[in-house]
Amino acid sequence: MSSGQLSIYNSLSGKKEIFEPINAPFVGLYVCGPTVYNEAHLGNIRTFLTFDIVYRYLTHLGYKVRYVRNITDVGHLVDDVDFGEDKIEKRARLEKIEPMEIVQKYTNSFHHTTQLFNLLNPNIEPAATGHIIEQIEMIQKILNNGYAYEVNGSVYFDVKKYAEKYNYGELSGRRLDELLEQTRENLEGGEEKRFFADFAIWKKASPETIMKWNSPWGIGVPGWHLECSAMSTKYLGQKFDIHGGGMDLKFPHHECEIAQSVGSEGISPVKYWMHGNMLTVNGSKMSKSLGNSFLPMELITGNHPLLDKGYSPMTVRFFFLQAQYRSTVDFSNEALQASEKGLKRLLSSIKLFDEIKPSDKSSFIVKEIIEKCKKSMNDDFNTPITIAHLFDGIKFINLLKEEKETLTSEDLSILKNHYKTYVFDILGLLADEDDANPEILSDVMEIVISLRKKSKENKDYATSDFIRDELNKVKITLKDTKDGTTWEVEK
RNA sequence: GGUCGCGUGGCCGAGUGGCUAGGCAGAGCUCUGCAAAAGCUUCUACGGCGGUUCGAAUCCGUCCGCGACCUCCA
Repeated sequence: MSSGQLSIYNSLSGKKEIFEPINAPFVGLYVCGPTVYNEAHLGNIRTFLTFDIVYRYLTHLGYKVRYVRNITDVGHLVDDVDFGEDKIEKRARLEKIEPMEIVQKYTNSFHHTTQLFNLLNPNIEPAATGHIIEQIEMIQKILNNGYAYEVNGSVYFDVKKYAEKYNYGELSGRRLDELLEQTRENLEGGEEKRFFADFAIWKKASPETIMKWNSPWGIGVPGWHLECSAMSTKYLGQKFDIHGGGMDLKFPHHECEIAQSVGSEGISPVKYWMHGNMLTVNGSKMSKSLGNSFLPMELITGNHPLLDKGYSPMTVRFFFLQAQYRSTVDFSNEALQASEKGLKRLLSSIKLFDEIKPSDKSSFIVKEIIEKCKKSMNDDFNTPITIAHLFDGIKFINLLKEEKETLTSEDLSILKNHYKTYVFDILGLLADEDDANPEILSDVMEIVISLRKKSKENKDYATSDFIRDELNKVKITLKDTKDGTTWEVEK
């Protein structure tokens, strides 16, 4: 069986394509990062997890990946571009602090969250405010090429002009003539735009605006879509391999990014566009406006009206990975509980490796499991299938422990290595979050367990049951196995 | 209204034109003084109606239901 080559579903073509880097072994990966005006919720985390897997797997395959994920700290407007207010400034006004304090506060919070979910840090994490010069230069290029116009201190991208030569809408499957039907209702008084689909790439700042910069067109702020184009070009070049983000960024954000890059550099910037699907709650997209979003801490503590109990970050990570990134995932207590148990089973089987005795021959073919995992990951990062294969293998691991299956020491170490690589390195799960029991407790438990063993040997079951019941009351569970008694603290 | 996607067993969630997804729950068994835990085994399925085909849950049409995007969104 061949595990084949990596193929990736490319949103641009709508098909799975064999992944061939532009300049192997180097791979450029750009992901649209958070806008740091409030806390990231679980839906945001799902998208970043998707690309965490992409980054981990590409690295596993031996590629030298440069992973760039930006921080949007300016230029993201609330409501309509022409009349809106910057999200960060709005939040700053609400919290009565400097915009850059908001940016710092929620950037810190975001980093804390990514650590919690074991998301690897990008190689470069550029901030929009640190790249104003690059953005101004890009605007200038677009103007020079005739794909933008200046009105009253603002600069707009000229979509109509662009569409004469290029295909605006190629990514999102939109057609300009269909968009045109909506023109009348969208063109209301006071518009500076010539055409409703035009978008601001530089926006004149009002006197009250705190974060603003000088430019050839006066004092203002860069447009939201522009930062990703400017920063991806700077760090990954005019054309790079993979650009990722949530499905909801496909239009207009990513469509505009293509237009800006083509309008300035003359080159379509991305070879493979990847879009992660939405996290839903009771069938609707998780969003703050619907009041159905979970913040990381609400999830962990279970302190949320829609949650029965708290779940660990690794349970959530595993839960997300049990669905393919291009499908929506519905968030529910039942599903989370199933994942919690499944993950526990997976991890406890991996722990058995150290207790398995090698044999002089192997009763099953280790390579088959390994090849299946490769094949499913190569199929557009299909983590649910990969996990299914890992569960199939767990059956063997458990039987090895019971000596109903056998492996040579060589095969055993290959299998063990495979599980460690896939579960910890590629899927990015963490073994134990609660291995923090103080040593003294272990020593005491050893004494208690030996006392109970003695009473059992004397058939003094009243005493042995008393010990077990009392321990239960303080949330310590005893488990009698063939090889003795183990214990664990209930979370 | 336009564009796109989805509808799978009690729940979650993959996939394929004919050959076991997997997890959780349920059932049986093993282990056990009892219990718990764990392990092994195992049942229930592809929204309705047409069509293509030797054969479709998988392809096509249609209907029903649901969702996302259409300048706030990961």
